[in-house]
Amino acid sequence: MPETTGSRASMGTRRKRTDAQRNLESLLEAAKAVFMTSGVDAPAKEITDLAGVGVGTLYRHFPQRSHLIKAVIEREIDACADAGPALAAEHTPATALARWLDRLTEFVATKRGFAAALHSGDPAYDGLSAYLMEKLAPALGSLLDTAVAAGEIRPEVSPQDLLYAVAKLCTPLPTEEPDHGRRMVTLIVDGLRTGNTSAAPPFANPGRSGPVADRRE
Amino acid sequence: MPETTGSRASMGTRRKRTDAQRNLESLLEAAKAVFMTSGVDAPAKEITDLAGVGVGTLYRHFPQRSHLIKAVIEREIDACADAGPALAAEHTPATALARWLDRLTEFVATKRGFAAALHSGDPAYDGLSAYLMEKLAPALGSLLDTAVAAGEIRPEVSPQDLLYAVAKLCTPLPTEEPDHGRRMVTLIVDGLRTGNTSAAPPFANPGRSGPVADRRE
DNA sequence: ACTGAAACGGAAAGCCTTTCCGGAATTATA
DNA sequence: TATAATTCCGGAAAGGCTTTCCGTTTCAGT
Repeated sequence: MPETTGSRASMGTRRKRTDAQRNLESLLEAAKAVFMTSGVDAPAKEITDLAGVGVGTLYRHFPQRSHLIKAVIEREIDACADAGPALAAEHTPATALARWLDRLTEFVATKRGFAAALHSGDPAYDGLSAYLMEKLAPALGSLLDTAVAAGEIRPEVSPQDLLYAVAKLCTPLPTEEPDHGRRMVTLIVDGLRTGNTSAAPPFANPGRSGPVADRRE
Repeated sequence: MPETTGSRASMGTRRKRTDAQRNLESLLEAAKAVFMTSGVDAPAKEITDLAGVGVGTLYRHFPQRSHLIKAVIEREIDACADAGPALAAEHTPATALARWLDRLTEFVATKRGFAAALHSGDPAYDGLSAYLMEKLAPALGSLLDTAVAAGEIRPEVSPQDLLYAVAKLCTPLPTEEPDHGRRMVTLIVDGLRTGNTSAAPPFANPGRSGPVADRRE
């Protein structure tokens, strides 16, 4: 047959084998599941077994464990970013925003092992934080813009600041109750709603509020 | 009546062997050093070699690695708490407070592996956060009280809130420049100084630590 | 000094990770 | 469809680190 192509970009490049692609998919899926149940330090075999592949396959795709972890996290970040449009289509702008932040909160708060990885100082994770910002800021920005345009949300917060605040607030300190983060975020969102005229814009300035003293005694 | 002293608190209890005590000390010392240079995942042998003991000794004292890590952290916390009085003796109250927070900041910020451990979700570290509060809150409280009594610091912040704020602010996000935390803390302290009348009490607003419920008063 | 208990050290066992390569599976070509 | 050229797979084997185990050593108390 005539050159089915030439399409393969000049030549010499083959299409990636479909089984390889499939296996990689399986691995990411399995890793996500295992990380959830057994933590990011779970034995590799547990992952390969669940994925139905040999260990060799895992190590060919991800020579270091950090690569796998990174890939899984990036995947979740992508999923989070991609969730934006669907929410925007199904809800009013302000609600869509709230729902999306809910999803983000859950992501940050539940992935304890991931938070640990991020804080490990391992250079392997260096790009991750930036990746998160790059991917999520536009998604959040779009939701914010829509909500602002609809007059449902005040305009004074940037996507970056909001992301940053959510990330820090939701990173769980072992001691505090689990949904502390969620409550904080809800509070922010409510504060942003235009109906609410009571308080100063949150995070714009540290507005006063009650006496903090509370030296318990 | 093979009895005897009864001296050792009723009986049956022997004094802990001094070599054991010494070895334990060596291990903690060595672990601290090794964790610093090679991270908390450094091979056990590196630690035992530095401490001059056999591996068996390490595992007898700390059956799990997390036990060792926990012990080292608690030790550092103690050291931090103990540093209070000395600082108070050598500086004016406000300066002593600033210096102490400096020390705390450094502790939190430099111990990346420790932060990761804390966020790992491993139940082994469950008590640590509480331990930190218990030990450090009184130390900080004393410094605060002194400074307040001297009229050098405003009275409206509780040790708990301040500790909590420092801990969260200094836990480094990989992306931000390293001394971001330090700057934030400096800012807080400056804000607390009585000379400074410009701003509202910092961190009065969003951060509150515990169950914020208590709205009654 | 003597004795029994406590603690030691390091060899050995066990588990994981990581490498390696013969063979199977897939794509491209005819 | 058949064949050749690649790519990818799987799991055995190697290497390393952790954890156990037990004979020996050291210490507290008489």
